[in-house]
Amino acid sequence: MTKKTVRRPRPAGDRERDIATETRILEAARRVFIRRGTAGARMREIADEAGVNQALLHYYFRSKGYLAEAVFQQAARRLFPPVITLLGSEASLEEKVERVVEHELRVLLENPFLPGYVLAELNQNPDRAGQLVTALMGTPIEGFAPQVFERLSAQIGERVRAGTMSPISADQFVMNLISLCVFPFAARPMFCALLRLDAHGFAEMIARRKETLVPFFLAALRP
Amino acid sequence: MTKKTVRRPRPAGDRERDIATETRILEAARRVFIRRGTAGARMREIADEAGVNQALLHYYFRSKGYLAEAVFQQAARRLFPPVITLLGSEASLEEKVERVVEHELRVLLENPFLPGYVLAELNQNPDRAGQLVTALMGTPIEGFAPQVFERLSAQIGERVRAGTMSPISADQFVMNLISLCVFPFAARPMFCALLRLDAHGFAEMIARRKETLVPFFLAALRP
DNA sequence: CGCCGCATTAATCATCTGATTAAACTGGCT
DNA sequence: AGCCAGTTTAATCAGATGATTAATGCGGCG
Repeated sequence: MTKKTVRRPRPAGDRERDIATETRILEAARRVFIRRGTAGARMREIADEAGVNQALLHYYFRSKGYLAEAVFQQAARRLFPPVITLLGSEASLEEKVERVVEHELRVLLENPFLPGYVLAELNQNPDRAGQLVTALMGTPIEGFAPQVFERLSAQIGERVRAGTMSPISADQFVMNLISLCVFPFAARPMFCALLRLDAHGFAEMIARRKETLVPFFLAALRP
Repeated sequence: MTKKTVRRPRPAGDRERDIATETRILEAARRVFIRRGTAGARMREIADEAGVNQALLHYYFRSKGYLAEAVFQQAARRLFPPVITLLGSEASLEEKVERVVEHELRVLLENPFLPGYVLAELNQNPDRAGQLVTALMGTPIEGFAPQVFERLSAQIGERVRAGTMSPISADQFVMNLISLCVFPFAARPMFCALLRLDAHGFAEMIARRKETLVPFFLAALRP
């Protein structure tokens, strides 16, 4: 009745085929979970998409829950840590804005469906957000979030005292920056319908956005 | 085999109790669908939450699909049409910014989970976005979107020629404005974790945002 | 070769889930 | 009272779905 181990018993074989099928399953799972959402995804569809038997999913990943967790963490890892690191770096405010915009739009252009999937999952399991960030960053939120926001506050404060920037809280600064980068992808279907864009047209629009967003944001900060 | 009518056969009775239970079911469905997502919601949970038998859901709303559609359209109706109307109105650009921000933050503060739910559904059925907008606005997208963006373009062009605004496409204008308003709600669990806010703290943060967003946005438009 | 052990599959199970059915209830009307 | 129409319920069904099991494949190693 009680499971021997909470974690799945990792097979001992380390041959190429072994990890090859494991990653093939993971990639198929990623596609299906992103397409249907965790609740809407079916183990059979994942198995078909990976070209393997359904039981193999359970052989490598004990249950649908673990498989979903693996996919979700992998997806979230691509989204959050780089931005948090960039925002907490030694760079100047302007450099941070530039780098975050450049990085986010580039990564999201390669994975346009990531934000919709990750945000949907977080909305259905809001309490997991905290432990997710902890797992991704390797240290609890209290361990790095304060520093990041402290530093941002200090940088903003300098500029404000120098008269080169109008005051804004670090919270709102971050929220505005992330919103402008991520939301177009999260609401991609709506914008595509409203502006009558196909996948290619959307990508082009984002490419233009890459040029206009930094000036827009920096202009908003001027005193 | 073939269903008699595509639409459910609306019961003839128009007594209070009748529509009372119908709306009780709808409200329960709204809560459950928003909490779990359409795929994750269970008819039994909706019935329990409404305090009625499960068969009654099928009596009033033929199937889970129709019930989900009713909830989704009701939710989307609160989000999109007002903004589109505001953006296409006769008001000046500054008034539009003010009114959209004010309206969005007020409505979303009352329904903080709407964006997450609607965006998730749209991401899992991207093709429905177009027909949704059509259904909500009563006329196909081609019937109103061009006018809205034409007018915005014209308004922006005037300001640019007068030297009181730096150039920006109407597309990016709208995208930036909506992103700044809606994204904090769509990513609410993440921001709550990152800034260590509970529901109340989040509401306060949005209240502050109400004051800073309009100046921020208008500053970004200055030449 | 022939055994051993991981990898993979086909078949099946137990449960969940949306939907249906038939019966019971309710209130109005004659 | 007794019927009628709409409403509500208890019980059940059929299919879907996650998970398990027993058997087969297959490559290395002695």
